[in-house]
Amino acid sequence: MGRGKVELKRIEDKCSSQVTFSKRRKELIKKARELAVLCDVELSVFIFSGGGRFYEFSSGDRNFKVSCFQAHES
Amino acid sequence: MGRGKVELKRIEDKCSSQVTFSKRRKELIKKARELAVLCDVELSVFIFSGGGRFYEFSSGDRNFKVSCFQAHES
DNA sequence: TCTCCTATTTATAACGG
DNA sequence: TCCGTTATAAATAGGAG
Repeated sequence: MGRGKVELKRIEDKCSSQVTFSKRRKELIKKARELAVLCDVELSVFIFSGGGRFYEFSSGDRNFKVSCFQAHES
Repeated sequence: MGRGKVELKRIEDKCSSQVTFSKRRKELIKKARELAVLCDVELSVFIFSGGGRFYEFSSGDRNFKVSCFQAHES
């Protein structure tokens, strides 16, 4: 979308990647929230950024407790 | 988007809700996949539909093992 | 539930600040 | 990082099959 067509490959440029991540992360969570509200479903989105930051969105009347384990190559 | 502006409230009509859920769920996961690829981040999306169905998307070089517990009102 | 269609709304890339 | 702007790409509501 936007000024150019997006190519589905890793954005090498750190700065561009950061900007895109910030924008798309926000919109993904917005879409998730919309889906939850519109269709009355419960959902969770977990995002683990390379910098070690963690972003989460969870909907639901009941609380979801989600434990995440990163299984390093076994 | 589309022919009418979307109103952010629960879609009461079962049929419309189902159709919207199907379309938006698909696109949400597509967006999630794009974000993961473009920005090289790991993420997971879990969707629990009212009908008891479960939809999931997880990215990542490492495998994420996610255990989900639904905590009924405690 | 899926596909196809299309008018319309939204998202967003690229930029400046 | 956030906030705007703008041209363009993409999503999607509503309908038909």
